[in-house]
Amino acid sequence: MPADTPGKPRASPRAGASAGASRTPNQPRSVAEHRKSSKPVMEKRRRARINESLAQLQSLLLDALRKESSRRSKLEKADILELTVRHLQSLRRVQVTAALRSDPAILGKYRAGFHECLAEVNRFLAGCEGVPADVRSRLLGHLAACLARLGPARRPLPLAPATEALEPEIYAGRPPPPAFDGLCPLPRPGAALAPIFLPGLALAAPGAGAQGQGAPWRPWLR
DNA sequence: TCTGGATTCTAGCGGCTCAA
DNA sequence: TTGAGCCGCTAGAATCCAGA
Repeated sequence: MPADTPGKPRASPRAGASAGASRTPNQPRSVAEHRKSSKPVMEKRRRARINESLAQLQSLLLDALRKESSRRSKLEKADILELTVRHLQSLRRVQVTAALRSDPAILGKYRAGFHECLAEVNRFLAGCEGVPADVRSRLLGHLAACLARLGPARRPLPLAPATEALEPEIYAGRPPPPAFDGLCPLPRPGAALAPIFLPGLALAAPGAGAQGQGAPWRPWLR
């Protein structure tokens, strides 16, 4: 039930200004009144759309996961959303695995693109005044560590002069890289931030267009 | 089986943002 | 300026579930 009791309407600065004015029965309703009366309907439709889509999502999920509807009488909305996220993540991994299988060079392209991005960040920071040196160093070190988790390059990549100093850290006995699954290799156990999704990675057609055949794959251009 | 607390869902509302 | 849409708050209804 609404928070308001019928006899005690909540004050509304905008609606109160005009709706409070007296009008004769034949006068058209004021804009504020019309708005006030139509809003609950709009909100109702909106909630209906949400629920309808959630219901469709649930049936699609149960179908995709081969789960009997009767196995669990009702999935909560939060469950539906969680299962959707997991299912999409698993689909993404399957796609990336297939892409890597069909074109093993794609990881190298991604790594080269990441490397170029790192160098560009370094160039940009070098031209930025007011960025503390330790902040710059930490940021570049973090990006370099991310690059390292992708695994070593098959052949040494040419480094921009300013990034050469980072290279020892890149290859300095880092733990094995996580599975390359189209997600930025940033997340650590317990990390609060969600992994950054790299759209279109799995869909990158080998050798297609300017980004094929050895060209570095640049996530930021997609 | 009943009951009471916990959890989840639903709906109305005000306030805010943003595009037209 | 205005209308549409989104979001958070609130409170009642519905459902679940453990314990008596």
